[in-house]
Amino acid sequence: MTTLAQPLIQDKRPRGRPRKTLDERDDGNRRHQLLQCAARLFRRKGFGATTTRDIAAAVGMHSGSPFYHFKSKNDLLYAVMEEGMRSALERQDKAMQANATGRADEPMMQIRLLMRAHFDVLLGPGNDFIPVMLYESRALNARQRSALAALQSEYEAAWVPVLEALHASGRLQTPAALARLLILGALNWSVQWFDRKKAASLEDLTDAAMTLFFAEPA
Amino acid sequence: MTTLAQPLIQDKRPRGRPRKTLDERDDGNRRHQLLQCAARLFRRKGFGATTTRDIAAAVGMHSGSPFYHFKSKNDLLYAVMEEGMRSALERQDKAMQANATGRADEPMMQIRLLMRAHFDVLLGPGNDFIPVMLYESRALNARQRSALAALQSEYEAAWVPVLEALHASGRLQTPAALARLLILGALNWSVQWFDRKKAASLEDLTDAAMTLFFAEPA
DNA sequence: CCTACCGATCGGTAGG
DNA sequence: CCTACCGATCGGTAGG
Repeated sequence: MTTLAQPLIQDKRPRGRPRKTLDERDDGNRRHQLLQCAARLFRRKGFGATTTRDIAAAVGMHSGSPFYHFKSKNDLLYAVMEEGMRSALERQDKAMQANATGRADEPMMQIRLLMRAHFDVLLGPGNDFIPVMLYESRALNARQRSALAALQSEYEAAWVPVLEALHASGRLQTPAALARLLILGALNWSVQWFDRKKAASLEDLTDAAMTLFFAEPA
Repeated sequence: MTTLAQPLIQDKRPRGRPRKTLDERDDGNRRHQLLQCAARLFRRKGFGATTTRDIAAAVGMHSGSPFYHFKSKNDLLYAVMEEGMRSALERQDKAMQANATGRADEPMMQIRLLMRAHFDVLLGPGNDFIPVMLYESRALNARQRSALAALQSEYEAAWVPVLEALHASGRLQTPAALARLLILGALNWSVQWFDRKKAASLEDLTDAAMTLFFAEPA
């Protein structure tokens, strides 16, 4: 029973799965499908327990094909995290710009917008990218890790002046740096328990967090 | 080059590693060493990326020997988490009993003791068990998951009446259930950034958290 | 707990 | 992006 003794077609290809429909035929579309499916699987099963075959099957490819788009499984993981951070930064920027016409200089308003945007990033529909980033960073190599850290610093940089203003005004008694770690932690943990079907809205969640940290929803 | 063509001793055994020193020879001691090393490796590399061979080598066993102590790699993971929860419950109980002679009925004192004990559980030296539990629960099967959930509920049960008392007195404006999730999240996240070599003491950390949530260290 | 091993699977690749 | 495949590794086991 050597491998040479199997000249006929092996039934290893995923059958019955529609491929090459109109909206899939495009260019980098397949790459993004891989990212999306990888994110979902990495989140549900963990990076180590997800095989590249799982991911290939999820988008209707054969087992070797993901490596046409990504050099390695590890590169795919990093791409998921990078994509997550880029869209998080975009959403955060948008939230702060929308505020520019309103009470832009009120720290309580700003911190609320930051928290609300962060809940969006963490819990918005189809957002598996950031949860993967939060729980699978160990699997990155040194170069990937520092590249990701730069994006994370950029993201958290928006929080710093706001928290410092709140601290200076006495509204926040904890030092800004420590407060940022504790507050972001409280929010990040919500990916573990928040249930979009049962729990309150993200707006309610933001109210609750504002009240907990600043004694009023602002 | 079949496997039968290698009659001589294969150099696959870990050499130069001291085995059977005096304090290792005992009974269930080896089992606990496996737990300890597994916890450290699971935390550093993740469950999926840790091999049973890694663990065996870390305690000076050969590759098949961990399975004498644990039925499967998965059982080993669960044992790590269970051990973590049992010691966490023990530490929490001890903290609350020590308080019984003091201002036992003051919620602000009680929540402080709970938070301080929790930081011990999360960040105390050699405590890799709970961090593993926090980040690798996905790998558990349904039965293991529900068994662990029971222990976690028991642990969190101590927080409920305290937070409810604080809410009733107006000291905590967020509903108790939501406050518990947010506060435990803020604390749990500290395993990601706390550095025993650089950061403040656990006592200082507790002060900061108390101030953030309740506007005074109590 | 070691010896010696296996079946299965996995990440990855050459060539088209 | 598929075909066809490989080398390496991994969890696990029988027998002692």
